[in-house]
Amino acid sequence: MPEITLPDGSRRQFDGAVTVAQIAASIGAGLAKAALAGRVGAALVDMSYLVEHDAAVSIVTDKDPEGLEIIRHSTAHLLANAVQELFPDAQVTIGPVIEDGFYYDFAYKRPFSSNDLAAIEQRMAEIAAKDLPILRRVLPRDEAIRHFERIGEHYKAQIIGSIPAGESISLYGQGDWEDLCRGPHVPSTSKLRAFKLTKVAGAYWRGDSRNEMLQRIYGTAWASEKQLKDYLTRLDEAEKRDHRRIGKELDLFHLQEEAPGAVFWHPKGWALFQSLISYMRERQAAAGYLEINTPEIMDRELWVQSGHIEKFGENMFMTRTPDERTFAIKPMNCPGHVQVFKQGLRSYRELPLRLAEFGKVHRYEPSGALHGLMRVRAFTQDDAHIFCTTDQITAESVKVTELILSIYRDFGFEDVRIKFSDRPAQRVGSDEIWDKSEAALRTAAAAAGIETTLNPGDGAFYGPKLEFVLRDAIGRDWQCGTLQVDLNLPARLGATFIGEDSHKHTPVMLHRAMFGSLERFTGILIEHHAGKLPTWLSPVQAVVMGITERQEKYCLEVAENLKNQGLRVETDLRNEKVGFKIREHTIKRVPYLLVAGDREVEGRTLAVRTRSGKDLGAIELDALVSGLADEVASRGRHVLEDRVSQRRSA
RNA sequence: GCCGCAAUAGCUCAGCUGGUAGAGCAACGCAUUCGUAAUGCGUGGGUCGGGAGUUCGAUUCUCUCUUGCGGCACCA
Repeated sequence: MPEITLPDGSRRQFDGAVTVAQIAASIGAGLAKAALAGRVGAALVDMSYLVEHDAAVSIVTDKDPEGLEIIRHSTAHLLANAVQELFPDAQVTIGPVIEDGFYYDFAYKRPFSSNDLAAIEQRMAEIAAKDLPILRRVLPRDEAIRHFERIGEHYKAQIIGSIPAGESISLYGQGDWEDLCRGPHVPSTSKLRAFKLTKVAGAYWRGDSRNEMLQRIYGTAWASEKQLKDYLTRLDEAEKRDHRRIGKELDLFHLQEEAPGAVFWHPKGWALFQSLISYMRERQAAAGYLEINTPEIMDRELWVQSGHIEKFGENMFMTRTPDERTFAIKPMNCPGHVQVFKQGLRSYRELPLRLAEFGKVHRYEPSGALHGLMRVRAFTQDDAHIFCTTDQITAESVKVTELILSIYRDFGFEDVRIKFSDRPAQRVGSDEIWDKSEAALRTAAAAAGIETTLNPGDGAFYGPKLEFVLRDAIGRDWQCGTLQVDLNLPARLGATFIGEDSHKHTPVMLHRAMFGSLERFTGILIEHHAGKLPTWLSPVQAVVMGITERQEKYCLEVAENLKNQGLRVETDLRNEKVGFKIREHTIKRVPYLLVAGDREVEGRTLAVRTRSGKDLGAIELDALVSGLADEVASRGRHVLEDRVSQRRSA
């Protein structure tokens, strides 16, 4: 006589054990039709699940996030079903739900083509239309292994083999097709209505590059056609803000065959890059950092000492000189900074010593990893190393954390997540040292009042790290900043200071970067703003244009005036209609378009239009110059546009 | 590095089954002197990513290298 408690708190009595489907039907026919699964207590279950005891039950529909997940999971099964009908000797492996969709990995003698994809999608639609009930059955583990071996599904048998003996295994099937699965699933294939296969790719079995490569098919699935369409539109929008595309449109940079993974910065891109550096210089100087510069090429031996060769030798550029010495092109700045620290005798009175460098590093990244500005082989780090005593770790780490978060705020990134990565399998240093440095970093994170999520085994080879991940305008996460506590490298490289006790001690080294890679951060900014960079970062902050030749002199005078304020200004005196010029510079995302006609020359004003198409009307030259200068100096906290509209309404 | 796909004018792209290439935009020239997202007319521009092979003949077919793209793996 189970008593069922519904989400609204109401209770229902049933005479005997009852399925979720029956419960849904007892609430209403509409709900029964929309139902995809149930939640009994905390567990998600199928519609056919038999509730035998008192329980809290809710019905899951496609309005619930769990419902969408179940749809995606069932669509993955539908995909596997279709693939095996069309390619009977393809073996199934795994098919999980991912963000916005799902994938399924198959072992097959050849890769699937895009034609195959179309045929598979077609077959999926046919199976869905058959409205086949999805049924669950349970087998003991060993029997399940024998079953999958018998039907030639060796990967599935292997997966079950890693489940503890004695457990039961559930299988889900539709028609005469069946797959190992924990479930739950939608009750019937007709619930799967809005899906699309998106791409094929290779993927290693169990995610290990030593294993064979499987054929992965990606798809997306939604509760309705409309949601599917919206998703596809969203993909198009994301593509439009791709930094590689905008980089070309705005003439910021290029890449070419002769220098894979290395950027050719054009004047406009370099202006942006330089404004990031000047900004960071200013913030770091204020925070007590001293800027240095260290060699890009140093003897290989130094990298053996540091341990970089052992761990990353394969990924370092090496060069052999005519005198037969082998030099490494630096993949990191740390050993160089330690050399600066080591010059002369250091006293505890100098600590903490914060050495910063905009260091250009080269890493021979795997060819397949390269991606526009986001993953390159030559990049500039806003790197710094803080040499300090054990006692100073916490205070310094708190300062770094606060600085990073404050800097991200200046760029409009408020949503920052922080990950804590502890000791990796391949590392240098004893476990005692690792215990100490992990504890120190944990204490520091707590002192800074930040919440972290654990990223097990993801630390650097010399120490644990905090990773600062920021979320951009369209919800993508980017790891940028990092803070690492290192109790290993200073000793390996022989760094010491004289303590209060007049004895030599080994300093602690904190590694930190805020932008991480300047190249990458530039790419992130471009995508975050879809190219419409805030004025203080825009390569061209304003364009002065005349309507006819008569305003040429005035335009040049205005431009000169703005340039004297340190603004990046261009003139457009071409023999073109003003509409044409407006269009061109709007497409180039120039924040302010300053138009001078006879009226403006007469009144010493400018007609101001923003790139978003807003007409700010005529503004006096002096007011405009100071307004723009203020907008740039305040890094967008005072915006000319707002100020003008405020004054108008006042 | 691995799997797949791609590379044609400065850019975006077309070019069916082999017969040495075309559009739009851009560039250049001329006219136009114009008030907020494209003025008109004209002109020039290509070793069809590199190398090799098949063929009477290769942008097109085959092999190979390079680079890029989508994933996987990697990311100090």
